[in-house]
Amino acid sequence: MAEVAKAAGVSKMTASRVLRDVSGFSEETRDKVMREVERLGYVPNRIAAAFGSEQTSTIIGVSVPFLSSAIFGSVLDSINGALAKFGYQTMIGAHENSAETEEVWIKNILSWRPAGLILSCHSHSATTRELLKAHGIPVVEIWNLNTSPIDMSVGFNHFDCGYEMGEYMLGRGHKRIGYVGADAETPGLGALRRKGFVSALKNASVELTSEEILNDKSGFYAGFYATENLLNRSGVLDAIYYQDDNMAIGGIFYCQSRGISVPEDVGIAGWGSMEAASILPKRLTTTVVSTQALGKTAADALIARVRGEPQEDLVITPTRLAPGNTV
Amino acid sequence: MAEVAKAAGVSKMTASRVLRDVSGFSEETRDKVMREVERLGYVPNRIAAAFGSEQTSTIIGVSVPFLSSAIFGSVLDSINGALAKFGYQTMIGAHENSAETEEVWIKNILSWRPAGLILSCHSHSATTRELLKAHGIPVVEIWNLNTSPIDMSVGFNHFDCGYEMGEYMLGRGHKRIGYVGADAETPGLGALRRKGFVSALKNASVELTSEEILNDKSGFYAGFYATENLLNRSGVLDAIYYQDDNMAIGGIFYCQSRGISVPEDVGIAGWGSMEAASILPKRLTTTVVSTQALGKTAADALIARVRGEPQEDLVITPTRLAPGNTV
DNA sequence: CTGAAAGCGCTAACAC
DNA sequence: GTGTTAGCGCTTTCAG
Repeated sequence: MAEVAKAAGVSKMTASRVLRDVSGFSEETRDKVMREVERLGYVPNRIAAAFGSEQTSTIIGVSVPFLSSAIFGSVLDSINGALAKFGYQTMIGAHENSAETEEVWIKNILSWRPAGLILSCHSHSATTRELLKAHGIPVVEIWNLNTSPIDMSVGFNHFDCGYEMGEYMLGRGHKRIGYVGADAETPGLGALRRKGFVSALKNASVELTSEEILNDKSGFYAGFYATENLLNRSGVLDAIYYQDDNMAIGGIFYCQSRGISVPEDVGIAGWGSMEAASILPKRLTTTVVSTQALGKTAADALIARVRGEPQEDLVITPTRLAPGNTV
Repeated sequence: MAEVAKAAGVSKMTASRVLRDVSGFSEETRDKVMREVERLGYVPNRIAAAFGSEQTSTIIGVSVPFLSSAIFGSVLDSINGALAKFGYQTMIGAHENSAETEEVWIKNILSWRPAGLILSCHSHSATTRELLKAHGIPVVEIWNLNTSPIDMSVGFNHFDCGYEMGEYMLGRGHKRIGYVGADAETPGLGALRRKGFVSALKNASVELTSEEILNDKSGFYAGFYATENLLNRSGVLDAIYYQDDNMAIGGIFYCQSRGISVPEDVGIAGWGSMEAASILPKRLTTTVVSTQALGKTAADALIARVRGEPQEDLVITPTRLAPGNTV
């Protein structure tokens, strides 16, 4: 920068002001400086800038369970897009639904003096919560709405999603109802939907007839396989609620392969309005969620807090039960 | 750090050495320092460290077309895991198959003085290439093997994948062959597979009978829809090669919905060994690729170069045509 | 509107 | 094995 300043015949300070576009220079000065920046191919040093300003960097840490999931990918995409637009950089982490992994990552990321953090899924260790609260850094917890957040929370109400689907199934006259899930060892928010679902049944004095929760990760084949186990074990069921659409699709395929009609023999419902459902011959009954909206809302909330603008602590991202032809 | 050093009764320098675990201190000193680090809850400042060391930071920039794709997500996951293990942080970017978007991102990320970059998909602007070469920063181009890389390249040979599938289809006796793709406006590597495929046909004096390349992004429904267009337009085809498995699955569903038998009436093949294919009643003929291997190889290559260890410039990640029952 | 001086927290280089 | 000195490239503060 010193070179640029000298070439432009101004002080480093003036060059700095021009480059950051803060007030305090004339049009003429700007032109001179910008010309030299171009000519010399000056690349600013954000490390030095972050260091010199002694506040925080423009880094935002974003942590998701896995990067290899289309649905979290979509959230990440919209977060990253929104942050980039405001000049922030995204540093990512994958915590694999482990609070310890998350804690290690947070300690690490904090050493970069990030402007804020976006964390997904609710299971923080006690140390993590204390650390972040003490640090006072803006934090948005996403995916699930956490009603007692470290700082802010933007998310879906997973319990209600499950509850609503429970009521819907009951309303369709189903009594023998099963549940299929995954990630038994590291439960994510699917477990909370299940809880809401079971709770709706309970309110109508209906017990979950049977359930199959795999240790594997959710996916098409997991749904296929779990459905096989479930039906072999429990015999005839009226309907099955799946952890998500991909598993439900696997279930539909299992039924198809065994000549079981959906929804005549067994009803099937999922969660998450995932893309794969678009090719099913029948429209899948599911809960529609907007991962794009979630990501953008979270990023906007974080930026607002970072800038000290007014911002609600809790924001629910709406979801909607979309009846299809499978249950 | 000064506080820690004072509390431990040593100089800042000694504390720094202990924290970085470089040689030059006794066991006793380490214990004293570490005790104070714990007690005071010292969080190191990596910004200052990166600045002070005046080399580069431990940031690695990783750019992919989209974050919302399961397949690139999986690559990212394995890159991020490998980098994290060596103490590097991942800063992400999504270039959406646009060389200009990539260029903007690169200029930005360079200002963080990253230790290296991983770029995916081959279309760099001239400015980008010059900038990176001049900068001398370690760069790995992934996804496609780029035989004249900026620095290094780790990837699949997409042309060969297509070529091999072309030969395979011809070997099965197919003559009237179609192609289905997506991303017409921003072609990715699917375009290169198509080229290899067409080239194999040409070598046997077979012309591509018909093709349908959508402007949309690839996906299940895109495959469904494109197949409808293609078959309506071209009439009977022996076989169709799809840009990827998800589109091929969409194609299979279209056929199923119209009573077209696969592979009796029309053969179908995809690319990428994507998870969704696992639930098809018949095994999809496809090219098996390991995104995990790709990511890990790329990350390892970059780290080797960053550390000045010997490292090949070009590494091909193997792929394998896996015959199924759909073509 | 512009400039000079000080300093951010750490590490490299060198001395002890 | 340990400490001292200098300085990284910016931004903040304050003075013109």
